[in-house]
Amino acid sequence: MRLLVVEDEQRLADTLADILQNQKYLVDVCYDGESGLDNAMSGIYDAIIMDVMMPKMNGFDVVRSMRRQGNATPVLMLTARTETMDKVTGLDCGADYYLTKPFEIEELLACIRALLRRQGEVVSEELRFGSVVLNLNTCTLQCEQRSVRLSAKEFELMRILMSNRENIVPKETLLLKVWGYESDAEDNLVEVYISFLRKKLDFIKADVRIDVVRRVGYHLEVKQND
Amino acid sequence: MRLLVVEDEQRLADTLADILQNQKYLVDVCYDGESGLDNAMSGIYDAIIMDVMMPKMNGFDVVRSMRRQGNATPVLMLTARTETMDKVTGLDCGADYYLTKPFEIEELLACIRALLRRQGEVVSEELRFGSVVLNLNTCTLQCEQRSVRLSAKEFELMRILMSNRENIVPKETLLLKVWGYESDAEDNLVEVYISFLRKKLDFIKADVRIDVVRRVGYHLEVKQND
DNA sequence: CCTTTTTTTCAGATATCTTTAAGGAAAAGG
DNA sequence: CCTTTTCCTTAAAGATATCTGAAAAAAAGG
Repeated sequence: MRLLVVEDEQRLADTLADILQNQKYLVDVCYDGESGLDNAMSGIYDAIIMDVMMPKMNGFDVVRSMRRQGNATPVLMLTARTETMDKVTGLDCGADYYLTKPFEIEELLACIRALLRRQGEVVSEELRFGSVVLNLNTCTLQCEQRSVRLSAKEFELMRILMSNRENIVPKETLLLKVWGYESDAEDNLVEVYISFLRKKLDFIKADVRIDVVRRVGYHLEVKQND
Repeated sequence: MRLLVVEDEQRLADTLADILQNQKYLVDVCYDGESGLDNAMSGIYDAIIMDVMMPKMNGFDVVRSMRRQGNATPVLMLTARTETMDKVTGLDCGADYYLTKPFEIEELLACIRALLRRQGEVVSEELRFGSVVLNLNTCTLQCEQRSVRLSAKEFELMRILMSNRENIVPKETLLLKVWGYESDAEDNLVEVYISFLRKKLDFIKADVRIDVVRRVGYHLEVKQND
């Protein structure tokens, strides 16, 4: 789950990033509107937390521009401005939630969960597919008998595959969402990690396999006969 | 756009309904949680505005029940309870927005617009002809019983044929569209791939065949008798 | 600083897809 | 009926994509 924080007050931005990382989100941070827009447009984020008042370009303009360019990533607007007109402007620009500072961290986290949930992303303790359970807290993959720990990258990859059920996930998407769009990782890296995951699925005797669709991507499938 | 208002305070409920109707929404009203749940489950609403404290069944329980039964209609929770824990509870129950009374009507309207905006996505794209379905995401050709995967070139060819329905597509057109301008591919390549496709259509027992029109091209046709 | 784990790179092996080529079948035209 | 043209099918060669083991590099954990 990858989030983008766009906030010019550096201390707040870093604190937020910290808290979110503790919740097992992957977090990128931008300190001004312009680079915020650039990052947002990459399309790899599951949600964006954005301040309104920022140098270069304010939050309203960023969201408006995103939407005009067809980007639909959920945006939570975070601001000290409590005027009703500000809220209306924010929401009508294309923001999905408007939260006024000061806010409690628990509330922010709940809002983020709500936004992610509406995206179709499941927000719960675990993901299931076939006989396989991916525990989101412990990063553990388990079947009836055995279980095995996943590394950070393995975990993210598996989470994306599992939350897409049997839908095919393009290799490019995996690369962007797991390694980020600034990374210069190559396709083969995805292949290597798919190979790691297959080995672990095998080890726990899962009834699920990762199937490849040439030139497109990967998806999960319940094995027919064991 | 059809909205449901669930609010036990009759005066407020009716006022809300009035205002919303002035915004050209179609509005239904319920005065308690139980009938609210019944109505919500009909699935005909584009969004629901719901109070928390109500007789018979509170708003939290209504939303929780809706979500558990698979209903995903966006819910805006409207309440006097300002405690952070209440907000967290509401959002985690499955509400999409939490607004505390008193609120300005403009803000409510903006929230509703935000909720409605984020609708109707995720359409599994496919083409149909006869009993055959070409899934554009998975590059898969399927009939009732079986399905088979197509390679990149097979897929492109089939996609063109299917989007032209029974119209004849010149062989030259296929060559250009699938293999491109620069390619020096020859007619025979098209023939070879048509042959591959026929074999796969056969394999899935399709009621569709690729018919040749000599010296012109190919087109799809539903078989008369099987 | 050293050990362990994780991430990344590389290269050969394998699998799948694409193209070529050749012989036969079917239609068209005389 | 014979010739020519067009199309069909198959086998095999050529081109690409993916898989995987091994090892280097980087990060995490004492």
